Amino acid sequence: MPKRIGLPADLVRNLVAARHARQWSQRDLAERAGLPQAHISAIETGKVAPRFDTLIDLARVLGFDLLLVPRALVPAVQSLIRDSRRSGDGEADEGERPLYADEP
Amino acid sequence: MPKRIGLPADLVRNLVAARHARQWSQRDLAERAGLPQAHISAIETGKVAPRFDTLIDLARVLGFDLLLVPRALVPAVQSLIRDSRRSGDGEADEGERPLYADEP
DNA sequence: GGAATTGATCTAATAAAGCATATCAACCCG
DNA sequence: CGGGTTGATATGCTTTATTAGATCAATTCC
Repeated sequence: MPKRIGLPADLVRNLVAARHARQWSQRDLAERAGLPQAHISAIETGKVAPRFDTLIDLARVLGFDLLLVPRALVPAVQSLIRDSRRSGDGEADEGERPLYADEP
Repeated sequence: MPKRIGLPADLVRNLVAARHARQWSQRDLAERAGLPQAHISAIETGKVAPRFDTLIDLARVLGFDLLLVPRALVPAVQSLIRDSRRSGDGEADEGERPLYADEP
């Protein structure tokens, strides 16, 4: 067990998954988010607890947002996300990439 | 315009609103979250960009969670929260207080 | 084999959060 | 008026994120 002082494991997993889905290396992400690659690595391996605004930057370039949701609604929101991942591809909602794409 | 270096304004508004809904003073919240009152004030006035884990602590004692949601789904999630605020009071979901209560 | 990429690690320095504590103006209430 | 509460602010100090830069093992590709 490596020592985790940083973000919750599942949150990190989602971030890493999103990065992989875009086929970005840590250096790619670092450049777009304006952070050093070493810092990305530290965050993804749970060695630091980043500032909230740092995390916002990361999430933003990956097409995410950080939302404050009432605990009672968490399951609902999670399944909403899960569902949209399954079938909701042809959204053309904003100027953002589909995400969740495994194969291009 | 005071200088905001901290959290997004709407997120702060939600935190403050939640605290007010519970009728908690900054000192009440500080005690429960294990933070100094001065720090709560600094966060709520946007003078600091708290660490992620600090924000998690705050959100937790206020009955919230921080979720990473795809940008395309943000409006849906927000309206989901808004709707449940209107009619969804008698949930008795978990061991948590109803929240969003204006008058006791 | 050699070049290039990827992710982790190190050093060293700076900036900023975090903590403890105290103070202060504004307010309400008896 | 005097006392209590609330939120903002100040100081001094410790801890930690953040940065720039380089390096390194493992992997992939030619």
